[in-house]
Amino acid sequence: MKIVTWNVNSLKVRLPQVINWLVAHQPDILCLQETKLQDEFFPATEIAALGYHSVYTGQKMFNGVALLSKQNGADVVTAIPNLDDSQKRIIAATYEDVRVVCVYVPNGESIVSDKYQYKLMWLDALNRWLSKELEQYPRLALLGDFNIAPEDRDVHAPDLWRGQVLCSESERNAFQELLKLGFADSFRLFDQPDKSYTWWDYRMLAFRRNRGLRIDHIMLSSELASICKSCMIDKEPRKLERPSDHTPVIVEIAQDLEQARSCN
DNA sequence: ATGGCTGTGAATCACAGA
Repeated sequence: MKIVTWNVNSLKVRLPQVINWLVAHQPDILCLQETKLQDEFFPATEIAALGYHSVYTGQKMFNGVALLSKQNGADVVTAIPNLDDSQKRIIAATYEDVRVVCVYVPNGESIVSDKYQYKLMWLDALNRWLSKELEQYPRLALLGDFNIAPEDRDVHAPDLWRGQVLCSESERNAFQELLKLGFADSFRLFDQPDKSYTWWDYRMLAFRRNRGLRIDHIMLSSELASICKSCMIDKEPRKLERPSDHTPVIVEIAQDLEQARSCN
């Protein structure tokens, strides 16, 4: 099973790229963030023409998340239960016995902003919800744009970013608290190239200079981590005309331990 | 060096992103 996360920064603008990517890579599930589309404008017909189901929750201008999948998902949820939040940042569904939770974590703006407090509150609510979800779904994948660079090695210039939003101690602690629930950061289950990032600023030739951050993640419950075959960042879409500022991140998961071992 | 780039919606500019 191939599962992917990609913050597309407007699905309206990026739809041709998403379609090309789907056709070329044939993921089982593609999680999208920042669709920036109200539900009535979601391009479900175009995506269905490729053989993909869509579930989505969006709003005008901001946020918006979606799950595109070869199989129809069950038990779709579009909000963190018991969290009063008008922003569309979460969608979850079950595919066979795998629960997939797609998140667009708040950016936070800066550590002195009200939006930073909202981010920390939101992450705490996510943690509390997922601690219960893990009991119900031992095979759980949590993926999306976390807007957190978990370690200095995930930052092109750690000293410049130290203490700043996306890298601050409280945000990194929140990330660690998710790991403590039993999740693994799938990217770090494998050897990876140095200076691997998933986001580069549009300005200052940041991509060409590889001045990026690794803020898009795929977290796997221990049961899924044990059968994870690979995790990689696909930088190719970032090289296209009018790219998203984020790249896709891809995991491959075996059906069972035996298959996982035979592939390693 | 608090700029710079992109997308949205409105109305030639403000806001958000990270």
